[in-house]
Amino acid sequence: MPVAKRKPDQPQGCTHFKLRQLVRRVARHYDLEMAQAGMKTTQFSMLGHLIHLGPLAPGELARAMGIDASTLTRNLRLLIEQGWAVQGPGPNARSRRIEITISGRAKQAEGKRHWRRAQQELNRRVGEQQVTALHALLEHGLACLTDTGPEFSDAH
Amino acid sequence: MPVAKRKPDQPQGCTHFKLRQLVRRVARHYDLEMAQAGMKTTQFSMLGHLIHLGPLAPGELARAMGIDASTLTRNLRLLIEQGWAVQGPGPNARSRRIEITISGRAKQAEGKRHWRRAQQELNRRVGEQQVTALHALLEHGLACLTDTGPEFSDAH
DNA sequence: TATCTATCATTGCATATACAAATATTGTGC
DNA sequence: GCACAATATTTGTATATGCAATGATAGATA
Repeated sequence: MPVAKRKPDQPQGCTHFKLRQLVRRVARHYDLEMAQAGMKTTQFSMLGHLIHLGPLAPGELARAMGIDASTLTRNLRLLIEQGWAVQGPGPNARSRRIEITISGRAKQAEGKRHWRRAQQELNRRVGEQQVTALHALLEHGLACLTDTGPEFSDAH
Repeated sequence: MPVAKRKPDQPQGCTHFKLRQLVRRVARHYDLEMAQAGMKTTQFSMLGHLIHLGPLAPGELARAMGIDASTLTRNLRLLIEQGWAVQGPGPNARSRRIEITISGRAKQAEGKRHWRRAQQELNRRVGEQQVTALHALLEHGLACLTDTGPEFSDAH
């Protein structure tokens, strides 16, 4: 009878589906906490990038965050409407310069307290070792699938 | 001078952001391949679940896939419009019964060939061991953050 | 049985996301 | 300097996603 038709280390199931399934849970976890600061976790991430990467062009920010430039345009609009960021003329007439505002810095600081709670609760539930290992694998996978290099590594 | 202010195994950075960043890359990778079969990877996943979990109610499918019921309603509509699934009356008058069609099975089979190519290419780029380890951590994390149990484990 | 609660599906609203196309501008080669 | 290619941003269109509220029905209880 035929036995063991495939190699034992062959990954089972769909990486895309498993990733999405987890990201939905994780997003819910963080967003519940971040809602107390009146923002989404994605918006908090963008504020953090704006703080750490300073005034910069939309395209640079999009590349740094690994999102499409068109996505950035729309997500940024919400931050601008809230008064957390401003967009002025850039060095070229075809570019722009995005900068976080005082209000945006304050909001990010407020959000960071909630972010920390969410992260610590996740660490507690999943286990610090597992979270650390997960981060390493996420970054490894990203590097293997990406053309551009890493950007920075604080809390975003 | 102060040195080593924090424990070495403390996870660094935001799990949510890292997950989203990778899922965007991975989605792009799969979707490029799945587009040749005229569908999104998320739609392929839903077809797979419909095949393996047989005719079932929307709520059951949503729980199995770990998505919100309202999300399921809308995503399912696309499959129905394509003729890949049908929705009939369920056991109760307040429930429904979703079933994949012949056309839907054919489409899933077509999609599966492309899915396999995408998955194998990802395994090759990232490394089989890393992908296997990633799957394990994703499932571990999901279990720690989830109330309900796992459902099944074929390719979706 | 009349009511009250729990469950199920859907709709309203909002955000995140990307590809393709449009727009505008810069840089390049001749 | 002009035509063409490259670059930067935005807009059009489409999908994925969830929370809150709605409508409809089933179940429980007095």
